[in-house]
Amino acid sequence: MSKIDVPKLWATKYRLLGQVFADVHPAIADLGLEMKELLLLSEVDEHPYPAELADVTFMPKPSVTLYLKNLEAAGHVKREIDKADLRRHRITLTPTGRKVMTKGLGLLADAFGKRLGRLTPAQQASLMHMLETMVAD
Amino acid sequence: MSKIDVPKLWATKYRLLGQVFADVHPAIADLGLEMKELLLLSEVDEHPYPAELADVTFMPKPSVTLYLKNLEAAGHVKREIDKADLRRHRITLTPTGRKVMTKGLGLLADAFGKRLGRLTPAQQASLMHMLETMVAD
DNA sequence: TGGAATTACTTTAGTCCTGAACTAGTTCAG
DNA sequence: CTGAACTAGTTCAGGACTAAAGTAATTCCA
Repeated sequence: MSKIDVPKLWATKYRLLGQVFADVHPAIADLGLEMKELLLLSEVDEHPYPAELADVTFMPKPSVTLYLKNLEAAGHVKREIDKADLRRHRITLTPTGRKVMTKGLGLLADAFGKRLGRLTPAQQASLMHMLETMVAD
Repeated sequence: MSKIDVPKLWATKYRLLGQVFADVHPAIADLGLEMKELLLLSEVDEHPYPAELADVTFMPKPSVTLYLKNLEAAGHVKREIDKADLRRHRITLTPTGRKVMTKGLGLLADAFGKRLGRLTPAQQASLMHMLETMVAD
């Protein structure tokens, strides 16, 4: 059984991400969103604090500050002081923010799904499972 | 049969890439390389022209120009006029460039392999196959 | 209790990256 | 054989991004 070529696997993964990114970028831009802003929006429900968002998205905190500022100005998120810890800002999606996020994720799903659709449903499930195994921690 | 959550699959993929990146970045920096420079080095054998490199790595051409300039200054690549088409620059790895690339890819393989190792060899092969299916074209 | 250490987030300042315009060389139609 | 259209690669100005320093609130412990 042949040993797998790890750098090649890596490069393939990287490339796939790049392809989908290139496919979807213009449509996202039409929504008035940067890809990174969409990424943030999509994580706000689960991680409603800037520091957590920076952590989970691998962005530096200053970038999160900047993008949240834009998102807030665009009316996509609301920011309030956390009752439990007055240092923290609790971020929540506004209704329009949620709408835009849904639309954006839909576009992403279309672009990615186009490629994902080349796999059988069983393969898709298996892929998801493998990625979750690898990403854990 | 449950429909798969495409945005979540995407996010997981994105996250995995980010994790490995974060793991390996310091060691690559110790080699005196940027991640993107390593990416270029790894593609030079197969795509020895700047335009192709830009295409295959999804970098803008000016960035390729810049990184190649650095790599050349560091003695990792050599640049010469292509005999067949005098507009083109043919890029080749120098011996030290090849050594650095091998080392860098090894580091990447270690970091990625650490997570990949959580899968069985059969799963790894299957993952590679699925990614290749999706990335085709 | 109070000030040293820690945590959350922002500001600033400077680096890095890239879109747009450009130069060099090639191809090809007339 | 020439000039219009094309392709390869570079330059440069300006904007995007982030490292470092700063501010504000909290926690810890002597």
